[in-house]
Amino acid sequence: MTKIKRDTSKKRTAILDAAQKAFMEFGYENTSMDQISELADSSKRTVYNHFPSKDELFEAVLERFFQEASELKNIPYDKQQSLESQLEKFIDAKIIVSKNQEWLGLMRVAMSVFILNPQVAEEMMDRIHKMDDHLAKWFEAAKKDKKLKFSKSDELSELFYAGVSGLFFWPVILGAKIPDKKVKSLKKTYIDNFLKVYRSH
Amino acid sequence: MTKIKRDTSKKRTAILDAAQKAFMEFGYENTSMDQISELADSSKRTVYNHFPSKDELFEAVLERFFQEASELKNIPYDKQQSLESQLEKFIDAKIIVSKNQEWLGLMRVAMSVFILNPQVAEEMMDRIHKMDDHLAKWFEAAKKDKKLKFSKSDELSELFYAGVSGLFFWPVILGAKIPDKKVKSLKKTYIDNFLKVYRSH
DNA sequence: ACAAAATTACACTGACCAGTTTACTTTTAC
DNA sequence: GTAAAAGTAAACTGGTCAGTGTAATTTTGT
Repeated sequence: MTKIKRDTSKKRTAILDAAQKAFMEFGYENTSMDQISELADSSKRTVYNHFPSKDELFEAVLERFFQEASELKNIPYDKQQSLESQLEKFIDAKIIVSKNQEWLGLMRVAMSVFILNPQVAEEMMDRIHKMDDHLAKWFEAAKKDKKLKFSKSDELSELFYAGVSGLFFWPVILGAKIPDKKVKSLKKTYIDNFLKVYRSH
Repeated sequence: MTKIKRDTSKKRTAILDAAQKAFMEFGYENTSMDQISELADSSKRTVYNHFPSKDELFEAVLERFFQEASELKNIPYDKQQSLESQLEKFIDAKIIVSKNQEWLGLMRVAMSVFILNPQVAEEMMDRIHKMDDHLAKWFEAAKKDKKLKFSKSDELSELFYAGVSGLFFWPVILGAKIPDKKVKSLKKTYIDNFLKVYRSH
């Protein structure tokens, strides 16, 4: 009665890759399951054997994507390094999406879908909050190290990320191209201002 | 040979209203011209007589919407009032969308479409930059009044609005419900921090 | 080697939808 | 009052697409 299972991860991955590429290029609504199966060198039936619906395939693509992306964001507090350079790393992690054309495309589709689907968006907000956690922990460590002074670390990370998103993430999602030079100077100003308020003296 | 023209604005408005309502509720892709014509108490043919395509109807809806919305955002510098209360007005103007369920719905659709259509998004960015102009002018006036110190007013308004968007606009677009109490305290913190850096002493 | 598991090809269902056609009725400016 | 302008009803075209059914073929673990 025990089911013999075989390794189907190759096709599965091929389908996920194809779906990611298609969604990225055409958006959710304008990508068809036929396109995806063709791109994956598979039959449509196989696609449906792996994923019960277009919806769930899309979610699986996002799942994988956010998994990969979130691995970049755990930056431990380091006494040896300046606060500036460490905060810059958090910003870089947040905006790395804009450096990779593929990620950017997928992030766009993800955002456009989230905006229209509040319930799906909620999962998204959870992810964002988990990212905030990393930063909040970093703030706590810096506080213990007597380098920062503040009351609530979660509010602080919300505040910090809000500015970063508004400056670097959303404009790029909406198609703006920010020159590296400007990114650099904005980052510096932003971090300096932040530390002017919260650094302990 | 002169064409006799009759007033068709009533039907036209009814169609725009219906389209706005439908797009708001279902998004662009999931709204059909049949739905719109039914909601407008008109025939589909009449819809097409007024607007040559679904695309152009959508743009007409947005045009009207942004026209209305942009009238709220010109706040003149006033020596008599505190910097705090005036900056708060800029924030309120930016987030007023979230107070009106209709506007919010339409803004969501607009954003989801903009994200996937870079060329349409560009028009949008122009509008945003015009809003930035009002704030930049306000900053210049405050500088002349020796209440603020900074070098570039356009960079400063970008910085200011980035945080506001990241804190209040995008989360709401993505479905977050921020309690009034939290909005209030975040606004205060945000403005205080800003003034800690840029107020002249 | 072989049987179960996985995959394929492809036709098919049922639905939706942008935009058009046509023949008709209603409205309104003069 | 009338003729042109505006609007209507409903069927139609041509297309797309999510998801299914099926019978056949290929793969693979043992």
